[in-house]
Amino acid sequence: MDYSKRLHGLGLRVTRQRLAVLRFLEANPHSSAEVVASGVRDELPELSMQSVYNVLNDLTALGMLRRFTPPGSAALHETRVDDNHHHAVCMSCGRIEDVECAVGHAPCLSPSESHGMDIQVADVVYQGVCATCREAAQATEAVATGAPAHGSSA
Amino acid sequence: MDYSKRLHGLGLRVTRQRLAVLRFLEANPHSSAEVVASGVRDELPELSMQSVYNVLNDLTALGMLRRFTPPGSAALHETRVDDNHHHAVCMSCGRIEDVECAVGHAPCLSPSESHGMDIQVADVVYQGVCATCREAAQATEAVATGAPAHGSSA
DNA sequence: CGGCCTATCTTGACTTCATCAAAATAAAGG
DNA sequence: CCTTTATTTTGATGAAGTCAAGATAGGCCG
Repeated sequence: MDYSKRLHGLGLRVTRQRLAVLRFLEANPHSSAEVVASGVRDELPELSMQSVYNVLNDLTALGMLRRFTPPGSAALHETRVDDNHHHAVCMSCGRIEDVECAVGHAPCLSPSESHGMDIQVADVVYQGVCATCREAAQATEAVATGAPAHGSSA
Repeated sequence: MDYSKRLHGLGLRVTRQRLAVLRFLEANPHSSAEVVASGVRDELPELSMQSVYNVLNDLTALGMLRRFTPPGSAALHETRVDDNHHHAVCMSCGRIEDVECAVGHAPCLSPSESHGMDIQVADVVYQGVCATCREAAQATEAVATGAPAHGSSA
């Protein structure tokens, strides 16, 4: 939990920017770079976006942070790196929940046929509808789908 | 396999652009929008990027295509939509392989604790090192890592 | 078969997310 | 306290993808 020591141990300098990003992500998991920036600026108003990206990239590469990218959104970050957990994204509201993996320890880490690849990480993103959105949808049940929506309007 | 009929059956017009994109993706799975565009332009030189995006979005939404986004790259597309398979990405060269899921049919579809979410899709991205890159790395074993690489240069 | 209707495509401007480079700043060892 | 150089800041740049409006062409109808 002592981020200063962990940074030091990795040979990194202990800067206010890094500490602030780490503390923010500890309190606000699943944050995008933008969210991290605006959150950290409460305490460090002069923080630049570039620094946020630098910190997120460096700490992710060194294993102090974990990053994942839900479909159709910016990359998100969290401090939980050592347990192997996955994520569920609500297709309707975008809410994200942590999901412990169903199958023991290294669950999806053993694909049946991996074409000779040496698998090291399994990132699982579940997509579904959260309870809140499901209830909201039922309330609006009356408004049935007229025609399926396409990309091109007009 | 008859894309014309399937498009028609979905209430969509059968256009050369859609057919060409579908055929290209059938022959070249895991293609980005850019790759699709440049590939299809061999036969349809005037194809616009916007059309590629339109086709990919529409057909993905209607379930004729599947899309996934490996970390740090553009979205990729494929025509295999009905079997539930996953993907392995080589962290070194970016190569992508299909991976049948290890656990029976709906493998990762049963997270132990889903916070009330109604899970519908599980997207699994394995990250590892492919055989080719592993061998190449061993050959270059001599060049050991001096200091861990950071994001900011100097 | 020819014509109309409108879904689809093209063009072009515009977001968002993220990276690159160079100068300014500030950790940390001596 | 001073020096060294890792980090941060500033500003420009790039890639991926969306939005909007006019041009084109599927496809149903008579």
